[in-house]
Amino acid sequence: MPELPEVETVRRGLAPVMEGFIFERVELRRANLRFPFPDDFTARIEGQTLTRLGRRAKFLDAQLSSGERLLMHLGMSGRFTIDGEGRGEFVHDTGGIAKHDHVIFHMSSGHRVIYNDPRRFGFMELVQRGETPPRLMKLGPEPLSNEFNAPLLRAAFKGKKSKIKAALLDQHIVAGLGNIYVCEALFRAGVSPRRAAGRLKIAETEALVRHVKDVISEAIEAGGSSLRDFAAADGDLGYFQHSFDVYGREGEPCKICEAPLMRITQSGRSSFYCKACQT
DNA sequence: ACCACTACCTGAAGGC
DNA sequence: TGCCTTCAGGTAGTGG
Repeated sequence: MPELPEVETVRRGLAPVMEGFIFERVELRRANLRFPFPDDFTARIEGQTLTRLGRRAKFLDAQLSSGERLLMHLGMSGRFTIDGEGRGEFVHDTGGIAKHDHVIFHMSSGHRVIYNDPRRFGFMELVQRGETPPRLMKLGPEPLSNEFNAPLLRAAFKGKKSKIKAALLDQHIVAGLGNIYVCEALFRAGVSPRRAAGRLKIAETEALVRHVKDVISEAIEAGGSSLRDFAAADGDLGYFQHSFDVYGREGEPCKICEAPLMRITQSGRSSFYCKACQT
């Protein structure tokens, strides 16, 4: 699931029980997620205070008092839950440990922060003080930043033969979009996912930038409101339901023209769109 | 350099 | 009920 808005929602949900608190114990329940954990993974985290929980694109970025940073990516199926053994606002006492609970952070706030990931496409990585991992260095701008604007996108698309769908999913061009929000933004902008990125008109690129920003900020807002419900209910963060115009709606009528929505496969992923409204 | 494709892994859903 | 196929919100690595 997690695209930028979901990761931001997770960040906001975790911050109150993690920021300013000490990792009293880190429990690893297996040796790897997508990548192996380093041997000293728990030792480098335990005893440290998490001074700031940030986000870059789809990465959670936890600043530790040692100067190191803990980067966390949720992959496709990663999720966090908070289990505080009966105390506090975000608390849910499940007692036991569920299948695919791979990492458990025991925080000095009294909460357990549990990372669960059935498919294990997620990963966690420690970054030494002063270093920037290549993964982050190559990322494009945040979609909500001023740096992400029409001239930049136009420059990035210039001469590109690949499809606009693939280009928007490319984290080097703009970082944080995933399959859902790309489909939604293209629909709002009236641009077909099959267009070559390099052939968008200026006005289309401008519309795209505007709608990417809108779609992402609306989703963050929706996440915020669902956060209150979810967190109060069971501490499960990041999998809020949100209604989409085209994503997952193959065959349903387009909300604009009522033509049945299409699903095609592009670079191995589904694209949902309206053949009539998106040209 | 670019681009398309595959691999990674488990679970849910649908057809028969 | 079970067995089979397809699909899932992501990224990294490959080979053309």
